[in-house]
Amino acid sequence: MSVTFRDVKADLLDRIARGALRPGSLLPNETDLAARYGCARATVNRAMRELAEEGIVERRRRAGTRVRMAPVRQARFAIPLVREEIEAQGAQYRHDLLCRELLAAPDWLAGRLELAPGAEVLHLVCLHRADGMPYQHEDRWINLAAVPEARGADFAATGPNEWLVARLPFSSVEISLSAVAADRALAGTLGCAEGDALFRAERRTWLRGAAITLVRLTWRRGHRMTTRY
Amino acid sequence: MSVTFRDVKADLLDRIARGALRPGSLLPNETDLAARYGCARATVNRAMRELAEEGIVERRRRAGTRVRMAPVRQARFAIPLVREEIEAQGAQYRHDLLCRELLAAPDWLAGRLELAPGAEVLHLVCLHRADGMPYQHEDRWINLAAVPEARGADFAATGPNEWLVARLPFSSVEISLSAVAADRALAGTLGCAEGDALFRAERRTWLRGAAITLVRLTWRRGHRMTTRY
DNA sequence: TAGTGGTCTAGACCACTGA
DNA sequence: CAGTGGTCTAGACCACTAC
Repeated sequence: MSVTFRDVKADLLDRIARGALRPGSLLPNETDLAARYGCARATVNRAMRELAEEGIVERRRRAGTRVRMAPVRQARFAIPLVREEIEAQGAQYRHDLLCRELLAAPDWLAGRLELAPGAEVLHLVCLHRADGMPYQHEDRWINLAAVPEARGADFAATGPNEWLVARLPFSSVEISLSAVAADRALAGTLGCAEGDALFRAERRTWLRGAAITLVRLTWRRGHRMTTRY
Repeated sequence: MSVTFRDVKADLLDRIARGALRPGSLLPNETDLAARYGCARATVNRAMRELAEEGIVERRRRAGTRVRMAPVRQARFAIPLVREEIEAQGAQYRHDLLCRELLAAPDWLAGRLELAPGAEVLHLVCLHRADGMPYQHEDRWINLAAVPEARGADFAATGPNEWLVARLPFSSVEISLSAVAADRALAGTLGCAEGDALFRAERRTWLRGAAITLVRLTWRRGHRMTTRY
């Protein structure tokens, strides 16, 4: 059996974890490591490239590869469809369409999505339920110039998120996580007290430079977004 | 100039964005694509592998490569050191050590970190400031059995986070994001009202199976964690 | 300017798994 | 059981940049 890039990566990680390779120290170059491990340079390259992507080491041409002083802790969080998130918990999924209105984009929205003044948008509010209990509040604005088919879509049958995701590719996304205090409307819908701290994700999506949608997802009290690595 | 994996990746992404490759559709196999692009199969492989890592396509042996029905199931967030986060905003960093106590792990903590009953831990509370204003509250517990040197460390000079990160390699981390209501202590420290919604990250860290530390980072009101892709 | 990583190539073998 | 992706190899050229 030949030496795989996983072997190399695991060994390097182990050396780092055991302290044999300390933060800031220089690793041998790819050619030397390949010789030491008895594999091709490409194999070492892939191992080290992945370690660099994960923020464990830092690579620079000519300067070589070093163990990072402060490993860049970057976490990957899964952003599942609400339906899947709920069903994964073994609960029954259901959603209600609370609001559907066609209007000219308010100024704040036009600003956030770089829309022409007065652009027509579709505003949808949706409540996603787990076993009948409020789970997530979805407040969405769709740029109708970019997605004209949304005008006639039946969002009572399929939630706006799933509808968009199944229909449109994407090109660029921005996600912003924060904590918000429940206002009266949110509190009423999600069944919590006004002022309660709620977890929110705001997502803006573009397709080839044109804004498609802005959505604010607010989870019920106590929601956590977790990841391990 | 030869065809690079970036060229291939960009072209595939473009086809997906333009709708030529719709969600769920099957892409040609690597050999065919290599022929079409006039490059080696390894080049196509790298392009498609990266698209798969990014959640754009889904690859299965024998079944081939498909455009994902629900793209982008994951987002990467950077978890920088507070100091860097603050300095990146052009503000002056400073921190105060508010509490330092040595004690036996309370039950809830022993449970969370899988510690032996009565294990000795170091409890630290630290306030990180940006231009003098409260920015982030750090509430940390360190397992002294795993990190005995922490007993004598000067956390007034270097914050606990930076101290640990510079000294210890990593092996396993769990991060959990949530929204919490400010209790009296947090409100006082961060200079907000009691009950205000605050963004929190809780992180547990292990080194080769042994729990090192549990930390709760709570940001000042209005903090957002943002990522783009 | 020399040494490092970045990438491509052409060929090969293999593991997996869906038709 | 045949076709797909997964990976390794050996060699090559090149871009970048620290020295």
